Amino acid sequence: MTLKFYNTLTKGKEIFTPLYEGRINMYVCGPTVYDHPHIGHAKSYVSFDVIVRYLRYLGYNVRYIQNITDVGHLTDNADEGEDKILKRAQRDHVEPAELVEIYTRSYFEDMDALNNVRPTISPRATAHIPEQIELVEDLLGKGYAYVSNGSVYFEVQKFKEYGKLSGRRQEELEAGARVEINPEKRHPSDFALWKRAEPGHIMRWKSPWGEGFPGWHLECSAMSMKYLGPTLDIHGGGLENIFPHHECEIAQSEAATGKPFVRYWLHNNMVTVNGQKMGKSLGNFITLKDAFQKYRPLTVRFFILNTHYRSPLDFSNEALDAADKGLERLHNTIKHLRERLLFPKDGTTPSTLYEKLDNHKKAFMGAMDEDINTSDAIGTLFDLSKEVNTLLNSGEEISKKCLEDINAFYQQLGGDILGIIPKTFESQQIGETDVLKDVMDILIDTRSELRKAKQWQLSDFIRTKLSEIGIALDDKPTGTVWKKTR
RNA sequence: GGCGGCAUCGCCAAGUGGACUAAGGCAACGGUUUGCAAAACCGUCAUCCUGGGUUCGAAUCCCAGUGCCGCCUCCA
Repeated sequence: MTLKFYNTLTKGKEIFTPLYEGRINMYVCGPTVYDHPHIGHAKSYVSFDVIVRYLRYLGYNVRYIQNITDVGHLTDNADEGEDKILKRAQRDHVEPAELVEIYTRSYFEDMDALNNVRPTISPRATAHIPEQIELVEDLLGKGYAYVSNGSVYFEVQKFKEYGKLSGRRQEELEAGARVEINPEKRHPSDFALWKRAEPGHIMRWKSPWGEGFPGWHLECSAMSMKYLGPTLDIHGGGLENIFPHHECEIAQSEAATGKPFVRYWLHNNMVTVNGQKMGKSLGNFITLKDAFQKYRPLTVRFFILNTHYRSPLDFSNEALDAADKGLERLHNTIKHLRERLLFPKDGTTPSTLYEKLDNHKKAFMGAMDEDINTSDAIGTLFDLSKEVNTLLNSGEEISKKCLEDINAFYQQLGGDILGIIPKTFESQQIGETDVLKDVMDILIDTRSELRKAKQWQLSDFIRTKLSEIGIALDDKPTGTVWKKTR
């Protein structure tokens, strides 16, 4: 069993080996915090979260860095465009720092809800201005950059390998009609390392070239190398960042260090909504807070993982509904398992159990090893679920050890690695629902009496009415249980 | 204009040369169970966009066509 990743740099699957044994340096492009996170963020960060979880499960010590971009960058390398953070801050009459704080918190709130593990470090761009200036000075000193009217540009032609990630050649880029000619640049594809701040620009820092702010590719290079060293094992991000963002990161980093910047480039595909690209500038994005109104965060997570990270994901209510039901089925198995564990009895351990668990685990790991095929991996959990349900319904007493081992299996693969199985389910929690519980006990007892007396009309009436307010009754041989359905 | 990706059951989605007469989920249908339900289980349900080609063998490779999408401007 060997872990393989599809590497954008080599356009193929490669066996993964870390630079330093047992340790992995990983960086993922984080959000620009000027608005609430949307489902596109969810896909990206859930995908990389599972990669981190899996690497840790395999025993690696992973340092996982995800930046917080709290400097609004201009929309292109020229002087055109607007700064999203400044624009929002002005609109909402708040300090940029205030705005950024609001949305940084919002971001973590939603990522926590999705059950993503927090990055090891979440460095802020504004907290690393000196490092960024230092990198620019380094590049100037080595002749890869030039100062022009208070701004500093990277001279792309000096870096021969520019284009190796995105497959673009410099000659082709010249014709790129969409880049406006900026007279400050020697070449249209040169990109800004440092921008001169115009008089109205609030976010500005002192630099050797006057007051300004960093170019939008710079923070990732400066911060990743600060915390992870000159060569990263894994750099992740969205597909749309391959060019120009990641291409420029490579150029400025490798020009500065003379060493390979990233060994494995991983890119997740995009989210579409009803078949259409979802984008901030298109204004059709669905925020996670909206999505969570209708769907459980774990459903959103499960939905995302049901598709491979490099495949596009189309968000639709039908698909989410289907995912919700599927996840519910998986959860039911585990709920039943845990209910049984509350009152364990002496019983048998089926002779083939461990062989089966072992086979399922091999299938699961095999799927994960093939470039994190979560869809396939989830399939193996459903396969196991079928067998476990059969076992639980068999009417035989099952040993506590057996139940515990199956539970631990789900907890590891479905919980620790995929993060789609919670440690406890809501119905098993106590607290403010105590009164409801008492009322339900009374109702169920009453209904049981009715059923004993074969008063079907009344007992069905209770069940129907409860169903209408979102409480499902389930008459099992051992008694009636209830659960909330929404 | 340049670069790249995708097209698999009613829907979602794995599979990228032989164990595929194609995983898994949702829906549907038949059955078991149930007072009736629910849940669960068993069973049924695809030859892989079209046309060529390579190969002993292709969903999987190549060519052409059709359709959809992404990047080339901030975006996960």
